[in-house]
Amino acid sequence: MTNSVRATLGAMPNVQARALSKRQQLVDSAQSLIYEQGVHRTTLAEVAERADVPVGNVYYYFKTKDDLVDAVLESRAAQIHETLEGFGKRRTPQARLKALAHGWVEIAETVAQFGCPLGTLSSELGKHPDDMAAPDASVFQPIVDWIETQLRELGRRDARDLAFELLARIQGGALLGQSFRDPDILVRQTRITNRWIDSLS
Amino acid sequence: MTNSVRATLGAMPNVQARALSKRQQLVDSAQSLIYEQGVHRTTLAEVAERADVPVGNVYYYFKTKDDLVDAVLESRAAQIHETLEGFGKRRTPQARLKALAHGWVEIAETVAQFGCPLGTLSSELGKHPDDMAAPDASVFQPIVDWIETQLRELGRRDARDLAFELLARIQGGALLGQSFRDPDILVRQTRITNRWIDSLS
DNA sequence: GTCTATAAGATGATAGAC
DNA sequence: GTCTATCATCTTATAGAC
Repeated sequence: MTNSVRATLGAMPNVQARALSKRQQLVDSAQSLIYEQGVHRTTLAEVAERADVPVGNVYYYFKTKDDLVDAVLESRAAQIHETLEGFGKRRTPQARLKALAHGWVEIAETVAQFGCPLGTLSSELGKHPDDMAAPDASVFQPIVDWIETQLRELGRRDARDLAFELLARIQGGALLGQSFRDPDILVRQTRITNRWIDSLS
Repeated sequence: MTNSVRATLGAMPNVQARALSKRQQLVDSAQSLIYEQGVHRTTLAEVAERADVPVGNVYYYFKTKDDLVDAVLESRAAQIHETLEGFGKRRTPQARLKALAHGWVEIAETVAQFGCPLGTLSSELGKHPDDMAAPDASVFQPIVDWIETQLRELGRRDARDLAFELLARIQGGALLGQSFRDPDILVRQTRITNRWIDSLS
């Protein structure tokens, strides 16, 4: 990492090497609060407080609350990209797909409390009129594409449908796990899903 | 049905035979608005307007907004009960399970816009602190139980896990259908699910 | 029972000092 | 760049007339 100026997504102040930039602090704070409470129940006052930033100062970094939510979405997209890239180390497509599914099992306890971080966000924003014209901006788009790639490598012609099937199993399991406040539901469904992955030629 | 006084859930004004009671109008209005916008983005002013009732009058029927949301949940529970009972006409367990799955396909277009009426409600309320101590109050509880009953009739020992698997497929398909704004995703996943139902001995 | 008026508080957003 | 003070609006909820 050099000290030279780097291109960053959107307007961003000079990055501090010592600590997270205040902008990033605000995005992180908003991301966790939105996950725990949802977008609309989360106020800018709460976001600012958790980020240790004065309320009015939020508007120096984000023109509106919507802009802050957009920044959270970008942050989630970056995390997804990193995570998927990390699975590349696995040797076989099956191992990579199981690693993906295991990601949710690792956070099963949290999922039982607040739901899937991606699923609940997508569900809430999906009702927003602003979101109505953004079909391929889904947080799941890169994940479905990545699953489809693995399945094609397995020689499956129906890779697209199977990709949706795999993600639907995970998301459905996460939703029911949250609804029943039982992490075991997600764990057991993932076990079933793993057997299903093995059954794919 | 007699004219005698009947026990009803909660305080309820005299039921008018000619038209829906104002209370019911408010519940219906709240239910549709909550489905379209979510609980927290829906204001009492909107609910009152759609129900053609003055804003302040809402508080005659419901002490707080939470009480109105509770009434919506009760209404949903009643709808679920009715719907499941309607499937009883089908001869075989498989036919009954397919009828259940078909229920979502019938509203696939709406699901692509606003998500599953039950799934999105559960997802949003699941983040609510008030809901934290209500594991078996899930809107999905009666549905899972009903599916389990059908599967037991098929002689399946693993009926509980399979019940969650079936509902997870549907809910996952609905969530992805909404996320991608594509009803076809839910339709295709249901097709796969129907074959899966047939494969159950 | 039904409605109007309004209180009380929260929230997104702005102006301007430092 | 950072912070304080504050506005304007929205939203839940109440009081009280009819």
